[in-house]
Amino acid sequence: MDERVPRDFETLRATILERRASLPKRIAQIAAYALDNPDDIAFGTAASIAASAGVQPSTLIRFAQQLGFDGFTSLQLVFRERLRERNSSYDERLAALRAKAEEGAGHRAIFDGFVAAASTSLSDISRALNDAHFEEAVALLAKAETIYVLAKRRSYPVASYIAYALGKLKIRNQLVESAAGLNAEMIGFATPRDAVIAISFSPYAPATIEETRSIAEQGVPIVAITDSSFSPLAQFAKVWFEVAEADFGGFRSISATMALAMALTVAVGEKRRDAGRKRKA
Amino acid sequence: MDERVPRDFETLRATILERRASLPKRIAQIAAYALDNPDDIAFGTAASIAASAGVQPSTLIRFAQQLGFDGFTSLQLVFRERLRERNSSYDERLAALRAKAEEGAGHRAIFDGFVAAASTSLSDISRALNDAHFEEAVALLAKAETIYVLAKRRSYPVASYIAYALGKLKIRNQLVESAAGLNAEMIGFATPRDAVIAISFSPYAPATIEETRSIAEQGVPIVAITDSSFSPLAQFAKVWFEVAEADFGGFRSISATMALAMALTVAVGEKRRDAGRKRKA
DNA sequence: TACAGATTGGAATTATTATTTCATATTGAC
DNA sequence: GTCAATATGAAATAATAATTCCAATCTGTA
Repeated sequence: MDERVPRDFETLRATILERRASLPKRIAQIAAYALDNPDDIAFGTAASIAASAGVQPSTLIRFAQQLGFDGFTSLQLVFRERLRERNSSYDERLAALRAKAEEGAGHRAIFDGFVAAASTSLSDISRALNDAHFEEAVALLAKAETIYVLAKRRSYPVASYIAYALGKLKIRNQLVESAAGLNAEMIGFATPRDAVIAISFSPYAPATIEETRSIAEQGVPIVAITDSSFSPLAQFAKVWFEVAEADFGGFRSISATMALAMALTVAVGEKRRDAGRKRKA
Repeated sequence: MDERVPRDFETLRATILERRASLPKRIAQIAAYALDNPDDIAFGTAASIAASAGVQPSTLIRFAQQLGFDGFTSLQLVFRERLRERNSSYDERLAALRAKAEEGAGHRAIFDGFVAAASTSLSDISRALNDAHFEEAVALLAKAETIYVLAKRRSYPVASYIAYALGKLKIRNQLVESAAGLNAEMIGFATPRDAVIAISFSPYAPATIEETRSIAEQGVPIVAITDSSFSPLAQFAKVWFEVAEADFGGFRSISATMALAMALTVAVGEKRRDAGRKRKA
């Protein structure tokens, strides 16, 4: 490899675009393909890429050599490096913000940090959510007579929002929160025809766990939102969701949990409406 | 490959965590390495990965086989797929989510819609937030003896989270929510040395507006979070923030409001700590 | 401590993949 | 149209990497 070989993707891209006009037909063809499908170049084999681009493997290698690489393998490294960097950028940004906030770079950094934490959490959950689990949870909740909502402390805002939204949708629900210590009695009314949404994150509020256990023993199906497979809620739940929230300044985001909670609520509302229509027809 | 092989990274991760305890030493070693360095698994060769993890290549293959894959190559595909998905830039993914949500493909679309709404709201507020206003609000709240938090209905979850966080930071606060109708009395105790965070969105809950007016008349400084310059809260507030939340299916996101609320809370905590240090020095 | 079963290391083998080579085709100048 | 230079296709070869196999080691049990 000589000295002027593009080492990073952007330089490479610029080089290709610059020379595009002067490249022979097949080489130009693979060049266009490379810029359009960088991921394929990163992961594919010379043969598979050549086939997708409609050229011979040898052409692919000639392309690499024209750019100054000593072969396809070295060209591929640039495309792989690009993926690595892109991938880490989010975490890095959060780390940078944390560092900035710690060195006392004004309060704006704190705000940016929370926005970044929320964004990260949202993109994580959007990737991680399992469609089948979601459907199962919706089905389970849609046929409940009363939906009990169970959460304390940090998760309580989510519960109160669920309760508000369920109310708006005219779905009978009961927020288990009583400051008067009547939770046990309240839970006592639940039957297997009802359902529960329980939310708890580490460190799990003992009251939430205790109440979840007790209501599970009555045969009431439970949908849990929690933060790991080791969560004590998982064992009681018919369906459970693992939500990984990024944290900032010691406070974890609750954006992902909120989005999931709202989606569950509205989906349950829709399912009920559909079921209602069917019964009438 | 048999039928129960984890096809996506999250499932694979869960499977590994689940079996972790029962794995032999070297296999456990490579398992831990895989979860800690997923990028290396995606890009490396069996030999290079094995070397980094401090095991033999054959162990790496045994690890893959234990998980049900027929070899290292098939395991690696899962790690590569993860990178491909992650890689698609944030904006692209968001656009895809919106498109999917709009074409209304089942309940997953509802979830995607809420995630998209939350992301949009976050990026909007991140652009719109005025640093000077933020600093002013922090200063005002930091010197308050008691912070009163005022919000009903849809905004109540935000208020309850603020109250929780303030409590954690050992900042005296009072959530005005009493179901017993004692709000007027509660508010009556506030003095100009206190401060208020009031949150309300259209259609503004009459109780919130009434309480805000009354507390403003007592000379208590108010920080308002609301949704437009025409908001009735704006006229009472010393500082106010306009937060535009995107909505989905008739339910507005509250992610941006949450992020702002958390940032305010933590910034107030920091400012107080700094002030405390200075007084001592 | 002796033994069986499981686990591990390391070399041998097999498979896959990149690269080279060479014959053929294409292009552009005269 | 002919020739030389360039480009392309396809198969052969070389390099690299995955996988298998077997002997050695470890672990738990009687």
